[in-house]
Amino acid sequence: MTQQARNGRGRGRPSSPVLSRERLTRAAIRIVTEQGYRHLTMASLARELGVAASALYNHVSAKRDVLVLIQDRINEQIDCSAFATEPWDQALRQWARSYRRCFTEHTALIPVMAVLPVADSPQTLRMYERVTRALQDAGIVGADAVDIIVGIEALVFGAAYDASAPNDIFDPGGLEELAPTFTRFAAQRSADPRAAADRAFELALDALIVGLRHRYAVTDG
Amino acid sequence: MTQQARNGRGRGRPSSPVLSRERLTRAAIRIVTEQGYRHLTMASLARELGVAASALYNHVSAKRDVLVLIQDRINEQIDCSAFATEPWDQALRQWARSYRRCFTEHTALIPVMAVLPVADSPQTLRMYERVTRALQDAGIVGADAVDIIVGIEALVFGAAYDASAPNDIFDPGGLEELAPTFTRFAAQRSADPRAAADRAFELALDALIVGLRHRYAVTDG
DNA sequence: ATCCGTTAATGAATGAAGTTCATTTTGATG
DNA sequence: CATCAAAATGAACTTCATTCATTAACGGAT
Repeated sequence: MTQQARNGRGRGRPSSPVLSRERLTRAAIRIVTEQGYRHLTMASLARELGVAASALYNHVSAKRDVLVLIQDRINEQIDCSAFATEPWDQALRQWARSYRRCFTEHTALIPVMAVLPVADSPQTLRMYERVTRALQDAGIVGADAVDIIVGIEALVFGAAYDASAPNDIFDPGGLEELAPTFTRFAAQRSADPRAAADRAFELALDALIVGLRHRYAVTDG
Repeated sequence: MTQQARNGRGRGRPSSPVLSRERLTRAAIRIVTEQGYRHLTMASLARELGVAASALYNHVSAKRDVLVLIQDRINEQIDCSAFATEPWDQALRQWARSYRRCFTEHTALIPVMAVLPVADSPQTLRMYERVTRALQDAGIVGADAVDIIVGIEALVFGAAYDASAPNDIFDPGGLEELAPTFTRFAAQRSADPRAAADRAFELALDALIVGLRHRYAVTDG
């Protein structure tokens, strides 16, 4: 009851700012993790902060900005530690896994990130630098290094969608006769949709890494 | 002036239905290709068809249905012909290229498709069957065949986003010192963002296919 | 101390979009 | 000929994001 409470419902500037980009970001993430992106509205965010919706616009210029703030915070949680200890191919693998794990709960951010200049996202940039350095150490330099990052990210984003798909996604309904073989094979996947998605991701990631290792095979020395 | 025109602006049922899922789909695609997804609203779609927005709900139950209709129509355009002539790995490659080409202009559909049961999309199912059969012929059966499709799709969707990204996506702005190596390498990519995205996709796709060929190498016989 | 400018809130209003509903017309059916 | 079901209408509703004029408090300058 020291600072905030004294500006009851009065108008005008409170004794000490109720809002900040920091608190805004935390509240947004709280809503998103507890209730999902469908419930993240400017109104609900304002309510969570005990403030009018219009007040948010003193700190962000649009809802998109809120999503960008969330995105950068999520990116912070991606585990890049393997680049310090593992060989580049193993490190890429662990990075991709962590990356995907972070974004399976945040697929709503993917369309935003896809068009988002990295300039708005310092954590993303920091991560890219880390990966790039590791590739450079492995002798992979120039556009190739960036292309590898972009390629793995593409797989990660696509696979993040898969992981959040419903379990009946491959149920052909009344159209089974259109795709009998596919239906039969699909039925042999794990009944748990998350496990099935994990398996597909691991298979593709492994193939991708094997292919990269093949292409950038070091003669060593 | 034979059939349609006679029901001027009168209310009630016209002589012959103005709408059908078919015409609705065509009009939606027309709007989307000429003006982009931002301009596809129920109101604009209705206007395009010379009809009230509420009339659309006699044929689709929500806007989402419109997107699903578009999606299935786009899927029809994906080129699967290589599966008839090429070895499985080459065919997969050409399929993936065509798939990505189709969806670069339709990234707005990706979040929809990701959660869309195939039961709502006969063309998708037909395509899956075609790919599955080819993999089966190559000795790849069961869950693995489906996982390969899922994995390639993931890469395709992610790469479709890349291809529609702005050209300044990797411009670090004022944060260059956060990622000097990455910035330097990124500057070595093609100045044309589409070409850069193409290159990254080709690199990842090639690695993925090489990895798959490695894993499912036939001893032949 | 007083004045004043900046910051950061408020609530009301706006506008876009999707969706619902009672109503109406009309071709087809018994 | 009466009735039904399909299909279109326009008005109303809801939910959001966003804008704007207004107001209050803090802090530095006179």
